[in-house]
Amino acid sequence: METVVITTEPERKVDFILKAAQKRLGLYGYEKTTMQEIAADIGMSKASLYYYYPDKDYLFKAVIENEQKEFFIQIEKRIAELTDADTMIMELVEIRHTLFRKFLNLSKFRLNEDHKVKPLFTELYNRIREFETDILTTIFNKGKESGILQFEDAKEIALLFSDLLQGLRIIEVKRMSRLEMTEAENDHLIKVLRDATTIFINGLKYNMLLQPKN
Amino acid sequence: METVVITTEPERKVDFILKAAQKRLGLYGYEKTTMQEIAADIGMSKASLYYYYPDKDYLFKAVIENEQKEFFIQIEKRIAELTDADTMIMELVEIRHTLFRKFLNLSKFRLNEDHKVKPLFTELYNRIREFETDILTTIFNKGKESGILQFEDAKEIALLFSDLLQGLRIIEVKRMSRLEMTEAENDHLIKVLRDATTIFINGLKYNMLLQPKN
DNA sequence: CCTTTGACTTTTTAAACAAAAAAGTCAGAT
DNA sequence: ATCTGACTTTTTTGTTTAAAAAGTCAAAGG
Repeated sequence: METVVITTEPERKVDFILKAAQKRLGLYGYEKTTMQEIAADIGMSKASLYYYYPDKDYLFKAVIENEQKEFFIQIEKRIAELTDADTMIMELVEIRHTLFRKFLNLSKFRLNEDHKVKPLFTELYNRIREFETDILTTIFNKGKESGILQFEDAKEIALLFSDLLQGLRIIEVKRMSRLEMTEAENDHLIKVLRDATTIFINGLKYNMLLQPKN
Repeated sequence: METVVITTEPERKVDFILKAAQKRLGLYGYEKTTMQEIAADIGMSKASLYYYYPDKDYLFKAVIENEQKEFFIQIEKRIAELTDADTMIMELVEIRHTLFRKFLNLSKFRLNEDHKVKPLFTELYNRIREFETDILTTIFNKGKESGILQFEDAKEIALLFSDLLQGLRIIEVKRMSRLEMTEAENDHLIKVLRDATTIFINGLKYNMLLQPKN
């Protein structure tokens, strides 16, 4: 009985395609990338791509999920190394920022407009938000237990903080010179995010009464 | 010598047109309102409209500026009645909220998309932002002088806070069931704004070091 | 089998043109 | 000085056609 040594290793092939797609997506965005081109890049026929990925959306979703995974791993690893809530949150803000910078690039051509890309990015964003608020809730609760932070409902605060970050990001990106952000713009954005975070965290440190839910 | 008693009182006429335009704009938005319709509403020919207002943009700008003026007056009046920074800021947040709710209505059809309306609303938003940050800077400085709030640069804090409010608003509106917000959604939005404000102000109350400008 | 592909069909996007609607102008009436 | 009908110009909308890209599949090759 012989074992087949050289299986074509489907996983590898998939990753290969993924990488090519990732490159194109990062360079030109969803709409400006064709399946044909990706196939050509790796010397493969378009039909073969469809053997591995059922459609374009699915392929690009896979690309994006891949990036996400990286992000999640990085965050959790970094958080585990730290001890106090303050630093954890600030670290999350920083890492999150780099992820979004990458995504801004991905959707380079036409970000705001609601083309095909929208549902894709919406889904992506929702996933990130869910993950982010989970982590944040954990961190906030940790801060509460250690007596540093004070509030009623950690989940509520996490959602608020997450929206606040995303809101600031949107505002700042909108103000930008359009398509691609310069170093200066990036520096400014990260400064704004850090400042807001500092104030927010500080605001949770001492007695404070939020209005009750209505 | 006889005095002409019935002059047509041009100022009145202008206001008359303004009001009609305002109604249409509020009801259908910029693109879905034609000059023809406005003229018809007040039993006037379209050409006459052009006698008073050079073009459509100018007319609608006038409408919007009118609304703005109301807002500015209200804010300043209310601020003058109050004494401490906390309350002033919260009041500003509340009044600002009602203004934007009105505007949301104005741009009912297609808010995010960048059609003709965009430059109009951009200009409007910039004016409000300028006014708002001026007021905020004054208030923050007052808070600093009275020793309640602590920070380096009031203007910087004002800009940050203004962006933060606007960011939260955008995020929440985006999440909405689309076109027209329900009472529940409105309540939620105002709660989020209040909470964020409370935390933010509280975060400025005690020692805190922002990262230096880079 | 599992993978690959050429040749095909279907769907989407883009270009070009025509028609309709709205914006904007103006000479002449009141 | 104010107003309007009749006009021109510009924008929007709709239609048609062609091209490009998405997506399918039967058959071929290892």
